[in-house]
Amino acid sequence: MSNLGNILMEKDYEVLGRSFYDRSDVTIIARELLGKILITRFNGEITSGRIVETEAYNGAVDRASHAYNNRRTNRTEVMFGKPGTAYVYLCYGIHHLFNVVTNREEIPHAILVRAVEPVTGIDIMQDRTRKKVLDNTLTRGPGNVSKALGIFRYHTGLDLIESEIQIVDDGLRYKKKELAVTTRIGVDYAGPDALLPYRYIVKENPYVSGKRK
DNA sequence: CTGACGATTCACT
DNA sequence: GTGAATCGTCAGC
Repeated sequence: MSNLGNILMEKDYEVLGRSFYDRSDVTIIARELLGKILITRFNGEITSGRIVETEAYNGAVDRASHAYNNRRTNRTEVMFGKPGTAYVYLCYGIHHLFNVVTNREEIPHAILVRAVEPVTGIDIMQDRTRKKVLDNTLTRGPGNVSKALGIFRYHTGLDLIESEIQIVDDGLRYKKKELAVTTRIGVDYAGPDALLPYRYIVKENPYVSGKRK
């Protein structure tokens, strides 16, 4: 069930390559990210977590996306860049939310990582989040994910294949019945697009945020 | 330049 | 369940 305490050895996984991200259906990639491991290595501090909740943002045609209608600004520009790039932005003036850019250049698809299950460096994550009690909120919710893994707005634009932030495959595969799809959280402003089934979760995982249906 | 607001979280009632 | 925190971003003037 849980891999808490396991040490992640480099021989045990493969870094996801460009072709993983360079695909046209953002919802398929969002679903396939479940079970992959998000790793950060900042200043020799290694932390990682298994992705258990994601949301797809379908670019120009998705009212919930920052790039709706191909809106290009300083902030959204990275979404028009290479697949496999980090898009990190500040939300509510407090939270740094981490996204993965997908599809080819000029197509601004992105996937929000909303929750991970801690794998490596739990003590470091606890320090970063200043949580006195170690519980499921450590990496539950997109704000907490970034805080625990040490990801900030200035990391936007990093290449997830080469940089201090990587996503890897250690071979774990969830069964179909372990997964669920729901509407996205916090996108009521998107009108009809708020009803799209673009949120992917590992059903029974305690780190998944919000509703489970 | 200004004002409104957000892909959230947490403490409180 | 309600509301505050807190600031970069963006549209509009």
